[in-house]
Amino acid sequence: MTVAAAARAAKSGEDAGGLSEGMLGGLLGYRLRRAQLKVFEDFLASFAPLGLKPAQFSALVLIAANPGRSQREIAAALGIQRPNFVAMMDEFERRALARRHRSQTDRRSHALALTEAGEALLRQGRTIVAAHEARIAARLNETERAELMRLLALLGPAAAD
Amino acid sequence: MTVAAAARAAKSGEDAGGLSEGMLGGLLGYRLRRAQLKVFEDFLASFAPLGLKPAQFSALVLIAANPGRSQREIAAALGIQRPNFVAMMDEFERRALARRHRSQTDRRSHALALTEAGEALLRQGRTIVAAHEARIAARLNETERAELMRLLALLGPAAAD
DNA sequence: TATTGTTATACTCTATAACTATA
DNA sequence: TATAGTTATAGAGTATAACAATA
Repeated sequence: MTVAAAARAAKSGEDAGGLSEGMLGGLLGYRLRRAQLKVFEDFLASFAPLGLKPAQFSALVLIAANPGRSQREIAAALGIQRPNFVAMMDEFERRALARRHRSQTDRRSHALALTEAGEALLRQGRTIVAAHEARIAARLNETERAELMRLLALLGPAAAD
Repeated sequence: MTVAAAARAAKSGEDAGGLSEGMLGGLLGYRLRRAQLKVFEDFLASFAPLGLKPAQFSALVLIAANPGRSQREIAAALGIQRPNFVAMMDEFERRALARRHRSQTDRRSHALALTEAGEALLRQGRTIVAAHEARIAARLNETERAELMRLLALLGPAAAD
């Protein structure tokens, strides 16, 4: 569709197929969901060569930024249930991207750390994620991108007390 | 945590547990995902009394705004695979919220429409969703909310040609 | 031949209960 | 008693192939 047609459709609340969005277009939650699906789609394609999914990339970044932390701490920070993080760590160890070390102070917990291979993959990931971010924000200028980040941060985290 | 502590944590890239977010805090995709999880959480709690999940509410809104459209059309507009929309329509019919009518022009397709009960439930939904939206945007003023909607719309839909 | 709705199926994500070893 | 990691499992959500009816 042309830019003019898109503008007309947006104004009338219709999409490409001629369907009316009804009130959906005015809902933050709906727009958020649609935007997120689009972003994940691009992320998945971008990171397929590295064999990393969004949650795995987040986990590697977090382990790298917080070496020695436990599985519970990393999982909690990512909003992943502890049982579901076990399989992810298993795969990281299988691929030699991260290691579980027995904690010296509490033998129940595992001190996590990236391997050299993990650090190397993460360096590649940082390059790829930069291109990915540029692509998804292609229709935003730098001011708009910063403002979007700020507003999302206001929406996302728990309220300060 | 106090507002001052939160501000300090945000500046240093740390969360409530003292973990560094690393580069995650600077990624649109990450902020988008976290914000969306929070929004869905509130939506789920808000709509539990109506027995509606986000995808179901979206479907009811879309059917109401586009009566007579086919399952393929509604599903495509929502980004749902056609096979997966069958079970949703089955439940709508079981709960007498929507009906499948044989199309007069193409006997393969179903013309969808809400029942009176469906319209009534949707009216309740509109009230609830308004309160929900107000809650999730509580820390945004009206200008900020409008700007967030605009920026998300730029992110979400396919590029105009 | 192509399309609509459907069935069957599989794969991923997510959530919970319960076990073990440590504390 | 409580906690960290783990196992097992169950429920959503999502994706594809193939079939019957119809175009």
